[in-house]
Parts: sequence; C-alpha cells; structure tokens
Amino acid sequence: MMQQIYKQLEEALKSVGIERAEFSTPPNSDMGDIAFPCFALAKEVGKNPAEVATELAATLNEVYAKEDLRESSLVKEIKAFGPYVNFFLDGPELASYVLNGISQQGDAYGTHADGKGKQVLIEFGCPNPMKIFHLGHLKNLITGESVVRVFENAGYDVKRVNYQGDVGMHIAKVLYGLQITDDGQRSFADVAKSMTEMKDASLAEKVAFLGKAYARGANAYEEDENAQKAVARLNEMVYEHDPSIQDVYKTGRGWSLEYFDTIYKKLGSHFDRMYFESETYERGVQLVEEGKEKGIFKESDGAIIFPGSEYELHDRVFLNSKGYPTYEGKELALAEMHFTEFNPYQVIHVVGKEQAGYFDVLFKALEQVMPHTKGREYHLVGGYLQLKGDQKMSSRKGNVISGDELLSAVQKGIQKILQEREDEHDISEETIETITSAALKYAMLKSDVSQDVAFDMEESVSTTGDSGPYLLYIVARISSILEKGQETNNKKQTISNLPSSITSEEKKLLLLLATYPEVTKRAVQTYDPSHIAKYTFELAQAFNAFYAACPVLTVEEDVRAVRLTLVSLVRQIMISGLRLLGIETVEKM
RNA sequence: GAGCCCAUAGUUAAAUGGAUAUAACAGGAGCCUUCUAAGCUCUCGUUCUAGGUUCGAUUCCUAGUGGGCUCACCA
Repeated sequence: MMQQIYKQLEEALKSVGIERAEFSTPPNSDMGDIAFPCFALAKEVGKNPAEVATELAATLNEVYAKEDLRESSLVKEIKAFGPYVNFFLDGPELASYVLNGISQQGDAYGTHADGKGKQVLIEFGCPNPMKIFHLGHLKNLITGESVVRVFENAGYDVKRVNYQGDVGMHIAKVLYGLQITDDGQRSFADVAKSMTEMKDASLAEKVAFLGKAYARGANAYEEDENAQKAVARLNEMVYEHDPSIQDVYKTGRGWSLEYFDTIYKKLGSHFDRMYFESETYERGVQLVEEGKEKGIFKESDGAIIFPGSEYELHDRVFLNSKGYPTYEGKELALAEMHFTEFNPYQVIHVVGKEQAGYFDVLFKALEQVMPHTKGREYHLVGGYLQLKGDQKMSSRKGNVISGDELLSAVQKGIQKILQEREDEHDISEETIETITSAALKYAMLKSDVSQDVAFDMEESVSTTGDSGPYLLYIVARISSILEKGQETNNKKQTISNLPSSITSEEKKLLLLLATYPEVTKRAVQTYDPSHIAKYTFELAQAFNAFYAACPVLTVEEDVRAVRLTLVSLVRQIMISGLRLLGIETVEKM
C-alpha cells in the first residue's frame, strides 16, 4: 500500500520532469512522513543536493497548488530538509485512505501472487531418528515452518518435506551403544528384551535411553579401534537388513519418530512428505555408479568421490570404499525423488551454515548428474543456536539441551509472571502453552535467518520487551477493547466521514499498516522471516504508545469510530504477521 | 595451511551507500480511582585496527587482529 502512495508522489515528480524516484522514511516524524533524497538528481544537474532540494520543494508546491491536486491528495505539505524533499501527509486523508483500503482487501491484504503456479519444496526439521531432538532442530523446525508460510503467503504452492537419517553411521553407533553394558557386550536379543520391558515408559524416557546409547557408542568409536570395526560392521548390517538387528532397529526408530511427531504437533508443524535415507541409499549407489561411467565421479583410495577441486570446491566421498553411500550419495537419490514426485520450481533446504561447503559440492555434482536441477536447489543458511559463553552443543559430549527441556523452562517463566500479577483473571493451560510457544518461536525468528542466535538457558526466553509475549499482549488488549466497544461498534470496518484530526500516534500506526505488504514481500525475496518479526514488534510498540496516549472507548463518537476501526485493523495485521511466523495469538492474557 | 562466514552500547540484536547509528535487556528516575503495568514516559551508554573508493561508508575494496565453521570414506 505504501507503494501506491509512492506512486502518487511519483506522478507529481514526473510532472516536473523527474523520471525515476526512490523514497525513504525520514528519521523522525517532525521532519515529514516520506522523504525524497536529491543526491542522484543533484549529480545529474551538477548542483549541490541541498540547493536542488530547496528548488524542487518550491516547484512541487507550485504544482500542487496550481493543479488543485491538494484537494484529492494525501500530501499536505512539502518541505526541503537539507538534501531531502520531505512530504507531510494529511492525517485524516491518510486515515481514510489506509483504513478503507485495507478493509476492502480484507484478509488478502499483505498477500502476493508472485508465486502463482510455482511449486516450492521446503526441506526442514530433519532430525536423526535414534538421536536427541535438540535445540538446533527446534530452531530449524521453527524457521522452516515460518519460511513455508511466508512462501505460501506469496502465492507459492509449498510442500513441506522432511529428510531423516534412519540409516548410516550414527545409527550404527546407537546400536553399538545399546550393546555395551558395564559388564561387556550383550546380544541384540537381550537389547530387544530390555526394550520390550520399557514399552510402558514415557516417550521421553525411551528417547533418553537411545540418546545415552548414542553417547556411549560415539565415545567408544572415538577411543577404541575395536569399537570402530564393530560400528562399521553394524553399519553394513543396517544396509543389509540383517535379521539379528531388526527388532531393535525398528523399535528404536519407531520410538524416535513417534516422539518427533509430538514435537511437530506441539509447535504446529506438519509435513507433506517424510523422506528417509533408508529409501534413498540403493538408488544413490546406482546414480553414483552411472555418474562414474560418464566421468562425473572418480575413484580415489578405493572410494568414489566427486572431484569438487576441479570446480574450486573440495572433493567429497559419495561412495565409501566398502561400496556404501555416504550422505552425499544418498542425497542424489533424494533429489531425483523430489523432481519425479513433485515439479519444483525450487527446492529449499533449510540447514545450518556449517553445511554450506557440503551443499556447494552437492549442488555442483547434481548439476552434472541431473542437469534439470541446475539453479533450482537452494541452501537456506540457518544460523545456529550458540550456547552463551559455552562451546557448541554436542550430543556426544552430552551437553545438549533438548527441545522439551527448553519448552518447560520457558513455560515455568511464564507461570511465574502469572503468579506475580495482581489482577488474576483466569488463564487457561492452553493459553499458557500458546504464550510459551510464541516466546520460543519469536526468540528464534527475530534475528536474521543466517545469524547465530546466542542462547542462555539462565535467561531462557524473554517475556518482556522485544519478545513473543509482548506481541501477544497487544492482541489481547485490542480484543478486550473491541469486546467492550462492541455495543456501538457497527462492525463494518470502513469509515465514511473523515476524522477531524489524527494524533501523531495514530499516524504512526497508519503508516506502519500501510507498509505491511512491502514487508511480506521483502521476507519472501530474502527467504528471511525476521523482517516480519521486526515489523510485528514495531507495530506492537507503536500500538502501545497509542494505547497510552489515545483513549478509544471514552471519546466522542466520531473519533471513537475511527479508533475502533484502527485498532481492529492493527489486530488483523498483527495476527496475520504472527501467523506467518507460526505464532498463534490469544484473546486474553 | 586453504576456503567460507562473522566483528555495532555492559549484553543480545537493527540500520536498499545517505539526515542526529536504532531497539530490547541490564542500570538510574517517574507513571495504575480512567480501554489488561507481560505496559508507558524520561535517562545513562555504541560502529575491532590501518589504509582506499565516494559529495557521503556500520554498509563496498585491500591488509591486519580476534572469533566461528568446513576441508575423504560421519550427518
């Protein structure tokens, strides 16, 4: 909507011979609402920008006066400030323009059609069965879900896909860890028996049991040569579907997947297609071997590698010397499945930045094997969660925080705030969960998507200031106002009469509301939901300032009508923006 | 050793090459007989170093310093 307002100004500028115009926002509202920087123009005519601005402002003022534009225009005043020509918009006109404009579009306001007819696969989540679902996965899941919604909002047909490593060395390490006890090794029949005994235990206990086994297995693998051999053998047994491990393998895998499902549900995510490495490895081997015959892959030290070094990248192993595929080899088959099962315009892999080098090589190899994938694979680099003042989390060292632990820590913090409050109104358990989830998601999404998030378990997730609960709070406040104002609110969200005047707080809100579509567009263009997070925070701040300064229910009828419409639209945009972040709102808190 | 990424108040983060670098948290001072104080208002405090490009650099380039990640049969 801001673009349409800019367009009006562009028309005016065109009439004085200025063809291309870029606008910006002045640092504060005393200096105007929209700025036109004159640097480029000054360069063209070889004059100093401030001089050009002064002249241009004078010319524009004449145009507006002469052509009687002022009557129908949003522009109230044009002034030069140094090298800028600043436009002051008329408050009442702006209110009518923005409020009626948004009301007309309804829920479509802020959506786009750029992606119409284009399918996008977004791969995220990607935990490894039998291993812990840690904070990094949590962040990835939250980021991915939001990116999905941002793309859907832009008209794309989005498919959520998840790719999970249910075969490979990490699984072998878990299996080995399950075998080791203080007294030595036990058979898989014994392991299976102990797992059967656990069938009534909670999912969390079951998953913790597997997590410990991984830690034991991985440590043994690093320290002990015999363990390495045993793990390598187990890896082969998994690929060969060896009967002796099937019970344990299937039970453990099932526990994990069931557990992941509870997390997806809790965070409001779901997937259209779950891929598993167990369905990609056979075809992966074939693809590498076919590629080798075409000269794409090469043999080296008994393994099959892709010579990335020929493309200023690095070499990577696709088939190990035993003939089993590595992650790379399997991923070729995954890509093939993506492109046969779907018709993706783009495949977006939401993965941490530590894998940037890996994806560079993989995509290059893919281009050779399947030329039609060229330019369609995209690694969306996610920053990772860094424990504050500590080293990176490692499931092997055991200093991991699981998604569950974090969720309950945040929930505790929120319950504490509720207890400290004086006016106690009923807050349901469901509301507390929604607030918890909002706090967590907002904390993960408010920084640039590629930026590492420093995370302090002590401070946990903030519930004041720039936080999820702060955002939900304004929705609750507005809902309360609307409920109380209902008896005279005629429900139609358009205003027929121009308000007599508009406060600076109202104007700030109007201008922000007008910007929303540009924000959602920027988010999809940059693959970065944080723009929306920042916007919702700004909108919330502006609303709270308005709330403190401008009563809604206790003012004369015409002002009241405008303000009711305004806050109801703020609520609409707030809910819409938060929904794109995957955050649900509450009516009361 | 090579490649990629990063460096902004005490802390965590913003800023299409443009106006007085913006917020939150923490610290200090105020505001609830009036629509929810998880709030509002005021206050203290910042661009790693050295060059360069530019009318103008937190932003672009070069070098340095300090961090993170990756670099062969793990994912």
